[in-house]
Amino acid sequence: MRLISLKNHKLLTSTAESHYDRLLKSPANNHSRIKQIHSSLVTSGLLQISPHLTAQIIINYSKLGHPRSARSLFDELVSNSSKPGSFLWNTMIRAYTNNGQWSDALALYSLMRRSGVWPNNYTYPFVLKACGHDPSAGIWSGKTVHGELIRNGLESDLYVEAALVIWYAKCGELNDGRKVFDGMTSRDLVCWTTMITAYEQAELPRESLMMFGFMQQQQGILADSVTVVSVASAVGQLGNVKSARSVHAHALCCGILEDVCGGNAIVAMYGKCGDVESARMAFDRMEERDIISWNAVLSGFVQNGQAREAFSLFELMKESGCRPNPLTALIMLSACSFLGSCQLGMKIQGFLVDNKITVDLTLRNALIDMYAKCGDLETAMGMFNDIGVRERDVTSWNVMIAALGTHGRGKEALDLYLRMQEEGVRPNHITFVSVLSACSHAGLIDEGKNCFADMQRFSVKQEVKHYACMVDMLGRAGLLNEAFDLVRTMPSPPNDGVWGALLLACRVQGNSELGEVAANNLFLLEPEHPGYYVLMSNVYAASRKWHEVGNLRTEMKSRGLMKPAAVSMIEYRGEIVGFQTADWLNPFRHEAYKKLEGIAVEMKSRGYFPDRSCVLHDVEEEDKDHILNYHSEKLAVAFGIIKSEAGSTITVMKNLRICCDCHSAFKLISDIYRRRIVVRDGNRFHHFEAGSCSCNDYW
DNA sequence: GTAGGGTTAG
Repeated sequence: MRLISLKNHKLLTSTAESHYDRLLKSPANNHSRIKQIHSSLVTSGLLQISPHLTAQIIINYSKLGHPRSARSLFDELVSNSSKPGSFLWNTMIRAYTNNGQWSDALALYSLMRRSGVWPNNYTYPFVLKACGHDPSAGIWSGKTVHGELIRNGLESDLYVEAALVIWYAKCGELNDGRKVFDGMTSRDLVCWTTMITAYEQAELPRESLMMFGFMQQQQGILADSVTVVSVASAVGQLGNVKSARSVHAHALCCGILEDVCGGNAIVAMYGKCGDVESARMAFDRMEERDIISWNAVLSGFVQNGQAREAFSLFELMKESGCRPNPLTALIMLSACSFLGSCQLGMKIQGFLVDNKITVDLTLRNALIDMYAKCGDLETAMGMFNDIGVRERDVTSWNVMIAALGTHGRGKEALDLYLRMQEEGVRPNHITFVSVLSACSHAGLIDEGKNCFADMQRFSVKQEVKHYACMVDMLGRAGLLNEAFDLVRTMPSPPNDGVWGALLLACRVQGNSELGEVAANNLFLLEPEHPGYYVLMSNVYAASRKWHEVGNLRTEMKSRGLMKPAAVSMIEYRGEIVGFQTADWLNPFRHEAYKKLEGIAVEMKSRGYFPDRSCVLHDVEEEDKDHILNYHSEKLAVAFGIIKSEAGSTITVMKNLRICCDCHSAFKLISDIYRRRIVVRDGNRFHHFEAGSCSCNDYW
């Protein structure tokens, strides 16, 4: 009799267990439903006898983002001295890692060890993942874990090994990761993807693509969407359109584009490779789009200088019902910066408010940056001052220092640099780029040298980009030899930025011998970059070496390189109007040309002579005047004068540097026509007013 | 009875 009842009891229990198991696995569960099930399991006493159901509750809490509820249940078990086995510890550690609570996961693991519970092959993948993500966990933590799992004889478990590979890669020990990978007896798709991703994240795209090719050809393993996402990202780093197409083709045959993540990766890849048309096509063909898809295609357009197209896409995005997020706002603000349009920037700012998108510090910093880049330094400064001194982060200071620097207000930039230190904010590598280039723009050589020396005091590494700032600063100040010495003695090999700065200085200083040295290095490093050929031919032209100019032109032609066209943009009635020389499609060209003729007459009557030295063609002097008079920036300014009143400000954005004749002309024009003229060129801002320029002719 | 690899941005 007693035997039967016990049997019945067991039967009942197992029926109840499977009933609850089914309930707990329902996809429709929410937090309150799980709490209900949890409490009825406690009252029925089932929870205490079923580790399986306990695990299910923990997993559910974790999935719903409530690892704390899971932990209190877990703690109860421990205090009831029911001694949960490794299985439940693993489940709880997993709950933490799945919610990104890396340090909690590691703390629990350490408690597990102290409680004398033995970790197993299921434990280590979670623990290693947490080691790789938790910034407070040093390299030793993972190495300790590695040693420990070897002692436990788990070093040849597929899952543990894959976790080790990704952990080594995360902390920069890629070679050790590769050793683990090479030592594996079998590798599945996930292991290969791990290694491919490891190379991609270490910014070694070639190695990543090699592994991808090897996996497919030698091992015959088919990629899935996760693999393709990593490979697409590697191709994006490489920026090679051909590879992009082959990855795209691969994604097409595997049906990976039906996956939103896969599609997003392809769109982003094309954007980074500079092929916006393909990015747009891949985007249009996606079956399903999320906010990441929109951000990817938008930033592709902005990064490739198609900011206007980005704005029409942004309108489409809103119509489609996809709600922009703070990242979308950042992308659109950089589009405003590119166009130099404060009006569009204000629209984006209004959009944020209307849609209750929280304007956090990151966005406030981005707004400051946008206003400064659109020429409205006063608004930028006002916003910077509105952020409480305690609230400002290092980016706030960096953005404002860079803004003052590009507007030529070097002393104020240096002042902010000192103030940030007084406020206890530590300058970082970006601060020094901003402050050094601020010194460079303002010709503050001694101050710049002091800042460069400060870097060691703040233990900020002097990187190649900082050397480029120094070379620019010294070279443009006429200290070409000192600049060249720095190039020769710098600790790492100079890159195109450094040689480019030197070449530019040679043009300003008219030194064609040193210019050749810089240019030859540039032609080796960046043979397909048209800007450097143009710059060197400018150096030759300034010394009237027309033969050499001709040779460079032939070289460019044979490589199929084109000199980028100069475009100047100005805002008119909320639209951006672009001016180019010989642009027959511009509806405003007639009035602009006509006005320019009038301006030329007016200037001549004031005794102005065109500065022919900056026309770099071998042509007759009178033709030079003609070329000079119709530069894109002059057309834009003439148009600005027609459409504005005396006493107002005209703002023009140019993609290339302003020429010296336009610079002298604008000083006079600002006086004759009583306009403030703000010109943003490829390098900095010039504020012309009452006959002089804010740069004091140092540029 | 439990596991592993990931996308946008700067």
